[in-house]
Amino acid sequence: MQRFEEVYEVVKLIPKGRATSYGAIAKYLNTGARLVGWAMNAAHGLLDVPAHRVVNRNGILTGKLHFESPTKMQELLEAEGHTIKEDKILKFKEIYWDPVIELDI
DNA sequence: ACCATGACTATAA
DNA sequence: CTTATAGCCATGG
Repeated sequence: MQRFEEVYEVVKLIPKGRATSYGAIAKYLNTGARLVGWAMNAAHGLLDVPAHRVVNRNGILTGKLHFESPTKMQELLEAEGHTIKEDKILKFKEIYWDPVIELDI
């Protein structure tokens, strides 16, 4: 459980209009990427965790099916200024937010 | 302790 | 594009 807390903290720190990947968070916490996704699943609606800002390394909304509705995640991202095409964030590299760099351990 | 599972990632074919 | 393999780590049976 302690790991989840850290994951939540990092996700909450993601600036609006930015997004990161499971792997980046995993690296920052020095853990596995799958655990991050697992944490998101556990955080599902329980906390104020902007899970929509966390996508896979390609900027694809792999976890959209876990939201209230399959389109909710995309809508939230578009509402923050992102452009979604075929379930993936365009110019993902430009809005990418890496905790390892931004928070600089 | 072992095995299966998963919102992942990397590499290979 | 799809599969397969392997590594990753917490949780549950």
